[in-house]
Amino acid sequence: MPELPEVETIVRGLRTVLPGHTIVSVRLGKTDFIEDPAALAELLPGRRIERVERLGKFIQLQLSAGSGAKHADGQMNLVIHLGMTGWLGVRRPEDPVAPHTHAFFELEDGRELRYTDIRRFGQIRLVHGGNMAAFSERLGKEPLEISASEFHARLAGRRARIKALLLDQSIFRGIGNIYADESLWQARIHPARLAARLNSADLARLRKAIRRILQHAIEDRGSSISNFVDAEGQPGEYQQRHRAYGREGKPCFRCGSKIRRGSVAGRSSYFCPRCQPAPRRARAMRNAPKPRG
DNA sequence: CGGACCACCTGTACGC
DNA sequence: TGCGTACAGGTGGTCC
Ligand SMILES: [Zn+2]
Repeated sequence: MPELPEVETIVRGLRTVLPGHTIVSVRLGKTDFIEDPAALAELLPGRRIERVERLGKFIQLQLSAGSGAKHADGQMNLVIHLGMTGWLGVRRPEDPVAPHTHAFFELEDGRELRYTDIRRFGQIRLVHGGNMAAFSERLGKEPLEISASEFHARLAGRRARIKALLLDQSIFRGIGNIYADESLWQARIHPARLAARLNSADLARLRKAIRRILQHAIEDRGSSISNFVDAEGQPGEYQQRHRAYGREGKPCFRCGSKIRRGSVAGRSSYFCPRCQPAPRRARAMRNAPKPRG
C-alpha cells in the first residue's frame, strides 16, 4: 500500500543507510516493468548515492556523476515507484531473498539494495540530472507543503468529484486511495461531491484533514496491509487508526452509522452516509467495482 | 474537461 | 480438494 506515508517511511529508512555508498553492479529478474533494463547495468555501476528523496509516491536516489567516458552525462537519478506491492530495502547477500525480488543493486561494501514487487505495477527508471526538475514539475504539489491559497486555487472551479482530484498526481502528489478516504471522512466530505461545490470552509477542513492524517500516518510508519513492511522489515501501525477505509458495515467512529462502500473514480470508496452526506442530485453512486468479462 | 472501463500482474479470500 | 469470482496500496490508455 505505498502511498505518501509508506513511501516516506521507506525513504527515511534508506536515508540512514544508503548515502555515501556506491553501486558496483546490477542484477535483474523480470524486467517488464523497467523502462530501460540495459541502461541500468550500463550507467549505474561506479556511481555514488548522494541523497535519497521522495517526490509524491516516487523515490529518488540522486547519484554522482561518476567517472569515465560513459559517465560524461553528469548526475543521474534512479527513480523508483512502488506501484501497489513494491518494496525497497538494503540486505546482506546471505539474507534470504523474498519472492518476486526483481532488482539487486550491489554496493561496494557487499550489501545490496533490493527491489521486490509481487504485481510489478511499480517502475524503475533513470532520469538524467538535467531532466529531474521537469520530472518533478510534471507532478503536483506535496500535500504537506501546499499553502491554503494554493490548495483552494487548484480545486477551484473543477467540476470533477473531489476524490478523483485528490487521487490525481498532477494536482497533489502522494495521496492514494486509503488516505483520500481517511481525509474525506475526517473532513466530513462525501467522495463524490464536486470540487466546485465545496465552500471555503469545506476546503480548509479538507486541507487540514489531509495534513493531519498524513502526518500521523508517517509517525506510525504507514499502514500495513497484506504484509507491507518498511526498509528495515518492520510493519506500520496506521491501519489500526483507519476510520473509513476497509470498514464497510462497521460503525462510524463519530456517529455510529454503518460505513458504506461505493465506487468513486474507479476505486472502492468508504464513507459514512451520515457524516458525509451525498451530493444532492449526483448520479447514484455505483455499488462496487464490477467484475470484468 | 470528466467519467466509465480496461489493461498491466499476482495473490488471497470466499462461495459452492 | 478444486474451481470460479471478487478484490487489492497505482497508473495510463481508449472511448464517449
Ligand atoms: Zn458518521
